[in-house]
Amino acid sequence: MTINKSDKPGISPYLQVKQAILQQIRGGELKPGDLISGEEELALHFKCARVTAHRALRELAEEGVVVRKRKSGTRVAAPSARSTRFSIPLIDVEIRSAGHEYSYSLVKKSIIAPPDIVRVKLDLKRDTEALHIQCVHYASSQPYQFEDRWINLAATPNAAKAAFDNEGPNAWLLREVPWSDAEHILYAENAPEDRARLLDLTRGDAVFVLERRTWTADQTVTFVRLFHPGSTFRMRASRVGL
Amino acid sequence: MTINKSDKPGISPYLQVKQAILQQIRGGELKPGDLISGEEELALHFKCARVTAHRALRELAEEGVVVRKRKSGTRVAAPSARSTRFSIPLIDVEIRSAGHEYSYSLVKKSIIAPPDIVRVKLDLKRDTEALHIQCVHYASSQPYQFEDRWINLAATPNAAKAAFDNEGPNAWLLREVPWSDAEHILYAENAPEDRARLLDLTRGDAVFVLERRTWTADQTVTFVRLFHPGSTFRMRASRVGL
DNA sequence: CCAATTATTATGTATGGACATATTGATATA
DNA sequence: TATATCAATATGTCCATACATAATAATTGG
Repeated sequence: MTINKSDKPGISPYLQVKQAILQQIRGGELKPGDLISGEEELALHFKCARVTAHRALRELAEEGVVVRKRKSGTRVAAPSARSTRFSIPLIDVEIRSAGHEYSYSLVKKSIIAPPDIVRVKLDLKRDTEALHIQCVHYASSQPYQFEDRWINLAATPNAAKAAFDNEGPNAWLLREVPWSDAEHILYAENAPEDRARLLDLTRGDAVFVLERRTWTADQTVTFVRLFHPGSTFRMRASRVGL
Repeated sequence: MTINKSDKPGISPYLQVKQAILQQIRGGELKPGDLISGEEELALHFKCARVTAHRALRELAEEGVVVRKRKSGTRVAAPSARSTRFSIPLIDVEIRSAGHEYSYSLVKKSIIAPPDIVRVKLDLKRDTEALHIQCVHYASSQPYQFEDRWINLAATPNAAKAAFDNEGPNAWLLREVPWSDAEHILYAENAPEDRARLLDLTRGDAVFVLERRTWTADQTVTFVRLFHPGSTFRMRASRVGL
C-alpha cells in the first residue's frame, strides 16, 4: 500500500520503468534480441504493481522498441523495420506557419470519366464520371504545390455543387466528409511541360510528388497527386523518442 | 462483478468501446470538434469500468483521432494535422521482399574533414575528420539506391576499422551502435552527372532523396543521403485504422 | 469591476486481486 | 514414434477503489 512519491517527485512510475528500460537499450546494456525481465520481476524491482510494469512494456512494444510474446517474454526489437511518423499538415497551415502568405488559384474543374489509371485508383466502373479539380497553392506568390485531384461523386455528391473558388478541395473535403483512412505514396519525377509551367519551373525540373488515396468505410472518396518543386520542398520527420 | 462475455464473444471491452466511437466518427455521427461522452458516462453505457473507457479514449488520443483535455473533456480531433507512419525497411530486406536479388558495391571509403554542410549536420568541430562512405545497392543488377554516408568517428571509433566490403554501413551500424533516434528529410532533385552515372541515369533525371541523421543519447552518429531513381522508386504508407 | 482564491470536474495514474489466453514443454496415449 | 493432452508460465485484460492533476467555474475580497 506504499504510494510512490519517494523515488522521484513528479514522474509517473510507469514512465520511470519505461525510461529505465529505454536507457538500458540506448546505452547498449540491452542489445537487440535480449530478453527483458518479466513484468512480475520488474514490478518487484521498481516496487510497483505488475499492471504498471505491464503498461511500460506495452507502450514500448507499441513504439516498436520491444517485441512481446506470451509465455516467451519480452525482447529488445531488432531495429530493422524502422518506421517514422511524417505529419502532413494542411497546405495553408503549412505555408502560413513558415511565415509566408497563402493564396490559392483554381485551374480547372470538370466532371468527366477519368483515365484508366485514375479510374482504377478510385475503384470506379467504366465510363463513370468523377469530379476533376486542378489548382495551385502559393506561398507568397511563389507556386508551392500543384494539386491534381479526382473526387468520387458517388461518395460525395455535394462536391459537384461546391465552387472551390476560395477554398481548396482538401479543406472542403475535410469539412464535408466524415473521416477517412488514407494511403500515401511518395516519389520524384521530372516535370512535364504543363506541370512545370504551373509550378513556375522548367520542363524536366525535379518534382516531389505526394499521392494520396482516401476512403470512408468502404468507398474511395478521392485520389490526389500533390506536386512540389523539388528545389525548395522538404518533407520532415524528427523523432526523438520520449 | 459481472464479467463481460455477454455482449460480444472474443473482443475485449476496451476495443468494443474504441470501435464503437471510431465507427461513430467514421459514420459522421460525431464530427470534428464534437464532444464525446465522458469516461464515467461511457463506462455506464458500455457496462464497464471507468479505466476501461479511459483506455479506449487514451488510445484514440494517441492515434490522433480525438483530443483530450482535463476538465474540458474529449473531442473529435480536427483531421488537419494528420500524420502517417512510413516504415523504412533495411535496404536488403526491401529489395529481397520485392522479389529481386540484392547486391552491394562499395564505391569510396575515406577519412577526411567533411564539407561545412555535412560538418554542421554531424555537429563536428572545424577540421575534425569523419568517415566518408559511398556505395550502391542493386536490385537484380539494377541500381536501386546510392548511399552517401558520413560517420562520426568520435561516436563509433570502430567504424574506421570496418571493411564494408560485403556489408552496407547501415547494417554494420545497426549491429554495432546500440540504439538511435533519427531525423528524416525527404526531397526530390535533379541528378548531377556523377550521381546519375552511379544510378545508371542521365544527368538531370529526377532523384528521390532520403536524408537521415542519427543520434545515440547526445552524439550524432551518422548523416546519410540515400538517392533513388525517381522513375522507379516509391515510398508507401498505407494506414487502415483498426 | 477586476483580481485572487477556492470549489468542481474530467482526465490521468496506481494498486491488488482476479481471470483470460497463447505458447511452450512435459506427459501420456495410440 | 507420432500425436494428443495437460500443466506451467508470461503476457493480456478486467475490475473497484483511491488519489493526483489540470483547467474551468464559482466565490470572495479589494
